[in-house]
Amino acid sequence: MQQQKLATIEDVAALAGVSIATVSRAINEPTKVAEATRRKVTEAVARTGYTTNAMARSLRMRRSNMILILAPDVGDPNFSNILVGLETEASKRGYGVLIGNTQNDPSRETDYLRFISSNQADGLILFTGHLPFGYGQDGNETRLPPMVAVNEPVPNADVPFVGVDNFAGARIATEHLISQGHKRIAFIGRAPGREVNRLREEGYRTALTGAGLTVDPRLIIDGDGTTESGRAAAELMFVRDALPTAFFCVNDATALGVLISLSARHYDLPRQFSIMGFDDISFSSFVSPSLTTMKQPRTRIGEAAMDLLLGMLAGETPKESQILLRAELIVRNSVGRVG
Amino acid sequence: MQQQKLATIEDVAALAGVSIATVSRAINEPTKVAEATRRKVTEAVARTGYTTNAMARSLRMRRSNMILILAPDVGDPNFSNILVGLETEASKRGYGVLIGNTQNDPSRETDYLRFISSNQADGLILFTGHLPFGYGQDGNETRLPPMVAVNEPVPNADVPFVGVDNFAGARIATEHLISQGHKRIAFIGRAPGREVNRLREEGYRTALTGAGLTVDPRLIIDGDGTTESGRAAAELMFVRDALPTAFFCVNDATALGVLISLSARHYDLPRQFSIMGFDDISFSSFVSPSLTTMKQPRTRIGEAAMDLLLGMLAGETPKESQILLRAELIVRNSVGRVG
DNA sequence: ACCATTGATGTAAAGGTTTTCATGGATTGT
DNA sequence: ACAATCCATGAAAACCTTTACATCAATGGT
Repeated sequence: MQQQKLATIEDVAALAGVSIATVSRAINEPTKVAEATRRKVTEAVARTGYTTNAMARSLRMRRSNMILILAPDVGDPNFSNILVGLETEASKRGYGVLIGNTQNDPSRETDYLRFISSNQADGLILFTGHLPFGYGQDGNETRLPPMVAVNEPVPNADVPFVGVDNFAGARIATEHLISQGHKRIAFIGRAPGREVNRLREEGYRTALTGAGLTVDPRLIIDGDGTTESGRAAAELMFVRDALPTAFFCVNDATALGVLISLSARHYDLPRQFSIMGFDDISFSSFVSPSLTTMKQPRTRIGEAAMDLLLGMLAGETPKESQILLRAELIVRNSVGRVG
Repeated sequence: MQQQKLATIEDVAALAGVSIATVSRAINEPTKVAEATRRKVTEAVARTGYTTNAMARSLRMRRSNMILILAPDVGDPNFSNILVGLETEASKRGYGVLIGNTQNDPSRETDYLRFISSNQADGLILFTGHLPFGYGQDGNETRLPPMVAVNEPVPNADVPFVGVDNFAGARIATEHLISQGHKRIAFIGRAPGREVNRLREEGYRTALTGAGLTVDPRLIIDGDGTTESGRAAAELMFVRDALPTAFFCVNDATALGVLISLSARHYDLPRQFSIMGFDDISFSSFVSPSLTTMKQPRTRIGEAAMDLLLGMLAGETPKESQILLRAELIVRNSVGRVG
């Protein structure tokens, strides 16, 4: 096979006429070695095509320069965009990223712990919203590696979180609707049990109150964030005959449901109703009318999370327990002026 | 920190009252060790919480049980769905996956080679459509690890490929249009230089010929697979006044462009024109009318590719130079009966 | 001219496995 | 009853680094 033996540090040492310790130093701490020998070593490295064996290195140094990313669904577009940021930052700092798709299956979560317990990964990025199943068992808390949560915070655990500022984003979104003359604005997707939904509703309420508008409970509809829930919510409002001029939806999927419902009723959008989403998922620009929404800075979230984690790995203690990045208003065609 | 020393194989051996060799065997080749000692070892493992140090293991065995996935854009939804399959299969077989986002940057590609040359990965999955920059240089071909190409084949290199059967898929798609009574069917997205486009065009032609229809060159329009190219192609056909009853588009993005163009002209779809896509990307079910298309079996592609690679790693020689999986016809609302 | 300090290099240990080879006891066949 | 075989186990080498410590020469200060 291709197992043509690779050059080791000894080969380099022999060729350069120095000891292996010197070679190691020449590579890792160039200042600690004399100019002349450094050159000899560099040349020998080039000639042998030597690259340091990461396994031996990791074994000796007890760190792998690898980060494990645990996510419930790797296929989720939300995940993949954050992944770009995570990967970019890690790679820039000489780390590799390992991915683990848990599918919310406890046994798979436990399975991935071997990467940690076997020293194959130094740190953990959690997309799952909870500690991996199997941790914090049998009092052995000390085994927890440095971790950072992304996308969803981990409740009841001291895990720093990096994500979008849902409250501020929802507020900006609602204020945008208000600035377009809307006074009766619905909130679709209330779910007090879900942190994300709760914060977005809070931002919505704050914006209304701040503009001197009253919050009408009949305009706040429950929803679990799916397209279907958005459709159902819109239908419900027609049945109840308590109609807004604008729908602020907890996310784009919900907004799409509302849009489908209104289109089916042949309303002229955005003339008769405005729709505002949150997230800016991929199809938001393709639907008709294209969706005005709040864009999550996903790449930057990934970068910030990885930066935080690598800092912790280097011994820094995180200054904040969470880092919230601002969402950006993307104006498209689903919001119009009222009146 | 959490560096509370982990249990080693020696701790287990001491507790079980056997040698470390026996412990290793009890874990890795249970049949080679007596029933009684095996139980002692198992218990000692449980009590110490021992997990084998992957670094030491990899160092000794000269394999890491890691696969490196090199992709130009990790954020691409096409990638992430295949990734699910890759990851699932790898994990099932005890392998981990490492991801590398190259952004088509040669220096980044070269950079990731260190994972190979430093023994951090045993095999390579290529999404890039070409060998990583820096390989096959200086005649050192032997350094190439086992590789499998996915998504895009690697030209001029002996790399097995796993992907969708574009020819058969395009043929099925076209035959579906024919079955709905269409006789004047356009092909949007001709690009003979691109393998994917060429094969899909070929499938289209074969279906027409097979049904006794003539191929009208005026109905075959160039395009690079972008939404804009689809829009432009449709406009061009109106200008030329050589109109089909159905548009078979090289991919969904192109189909979307056609759909936008026709919608803007206020045609009633699919009554006046039918549109067929290829790929089944995420928004295809959301546009109006929702897109009839060929679905790529992405998860299965990932699984098949990983299965092939792991087989090669185990010493098998791949039987075929490529594995083509069938695309599945997804009937939605953009194709209607003619007449 | 001598001692103390600095700076560059080398020696050897440690990191935790897997696996070859040797050893000794038990089993089998005649 | 004895030789031949087999089976379970142990000792030790090998995998390739990094780094604490030792060594030795050169430099600088008095």
